[in-house]
Amino acid sequence: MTGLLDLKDIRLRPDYYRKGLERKKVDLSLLDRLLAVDEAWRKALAEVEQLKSERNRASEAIAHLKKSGADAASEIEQMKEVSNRIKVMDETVREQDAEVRALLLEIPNVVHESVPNGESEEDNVFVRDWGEKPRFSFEPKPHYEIAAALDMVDFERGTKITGSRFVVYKGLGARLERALASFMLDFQTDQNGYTEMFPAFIANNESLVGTGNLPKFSEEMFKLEGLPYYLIPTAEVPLTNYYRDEILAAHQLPVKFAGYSSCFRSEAGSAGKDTRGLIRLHQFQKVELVKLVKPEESYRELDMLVEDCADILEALELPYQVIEICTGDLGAKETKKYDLEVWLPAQQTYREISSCSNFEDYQARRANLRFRREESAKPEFVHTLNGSGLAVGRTIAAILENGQQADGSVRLPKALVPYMGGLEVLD
RNA sequence: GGAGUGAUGGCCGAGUAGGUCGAAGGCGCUCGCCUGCUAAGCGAGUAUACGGUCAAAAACCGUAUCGACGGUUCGAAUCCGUCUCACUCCGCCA
Repeated sequence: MTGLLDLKDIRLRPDYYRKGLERKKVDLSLLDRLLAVDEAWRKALAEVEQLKSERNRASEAIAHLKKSGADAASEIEQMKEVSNRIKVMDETVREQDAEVRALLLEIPNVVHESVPNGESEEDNVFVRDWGEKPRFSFEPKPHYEIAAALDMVDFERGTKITGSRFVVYKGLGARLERALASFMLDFQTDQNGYTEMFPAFIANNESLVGTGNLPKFSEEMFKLEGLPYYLIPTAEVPLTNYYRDEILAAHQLPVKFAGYSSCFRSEAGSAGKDTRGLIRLHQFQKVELVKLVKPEESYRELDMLVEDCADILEALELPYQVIEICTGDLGAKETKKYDLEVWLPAQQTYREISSCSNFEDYQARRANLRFRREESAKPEFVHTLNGSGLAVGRTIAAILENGQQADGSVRLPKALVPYMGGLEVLD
């Protein structure tokens, strides 16, 4: 029973987990149920293993008897009964084991001690900001009006071809999408030392369990009909699962992957939210950064990850702020998380454009993702982290809104000009 | 999609008329010896998970694991069924 939360540790110090989950406002009955079933399971297991031991000894004896030509009929008759009991008990043990596993998969990760307490996103903590918010001599337009006016994004036809929350990038819009992806990948590989990856956009059940998207969050994804496959909600899934069920050598760490992909989200439960524009779509593109690191380094790596993502915003001259997510707003999988929020002038607000998280060994246990400090050392679980560097659609929105000019044209960030074939202004 | 072959420990590779097989042998690796360097040589060791004993570690006991799941049997790496994956050939396709 590998993977998942550390069952032995939960047994040993249930209060630590109780507290860690309590701060996340999680239902604690799962934990109580887990402890109860675990105890019953261990009891039944001991019993059936005792019977099996008996059976093994008897089988050996029978083999000896037969070899020496003696009659073993009565022994065989006796063992028939034992064998039947084993069969029945095995079933019980299997069921209990399955329930323990299921519970372990359902229980969220605990919170890191440094995370600020809070009830909701209202209580997230401001960390720092960067950049000058642009001042306009006119009323700044929302990005979707600018995009439509410049014929860069076709919202109506996106809906016609597929449905709501789908768009078609067109002309300079399509070019900009491609330019941003290239720029971000070049930057993260050249400046920040990531290895470029291009994953499949479909992942299987095991991979989604590995990252923690299953079993709890299946409704947030698109499932392929009749297949155990899902469209990936983020490249985090394939990239984190790249080394699933493998043992890495210490010198391979930290693993740093930068992967560009489309991301597919059902957005169940967000009806009516951000219905216009590029902010919330069923499909968007993103460059995702994933790190596999030694446990003792994961919080330092998280800080560096935030900087790696912030680098892109600064290179694109986009004002942003960093906030730390409080306990009440933290997702099920993370122990600690920072959001990068970009300034959107039309809404007069910061919007999330990147999310950087440490999962400690939560995903590593689920994905059985380990490393060895020495060649002969016991394998240990790595810590996994990821962050968006960045979401392309929201970056386009930010570029359009922050760079807009009175005549309806948009000034492009200098870093992007080479990627746009020398173009400095969209008009 | 059709036809065929295969899946054993870190790797290679034995093992199918079911019975002390967790699994021969080799390689690799670790430790020791030897050799005034290196190589070669000699000896020993070398899977994992779970449960239990223990305050705990070590150690020990037990169970499971020969692609996965299920079946037959007192007993399965070995027999049967289903599935997955890999490779070869044909077809199709970007």
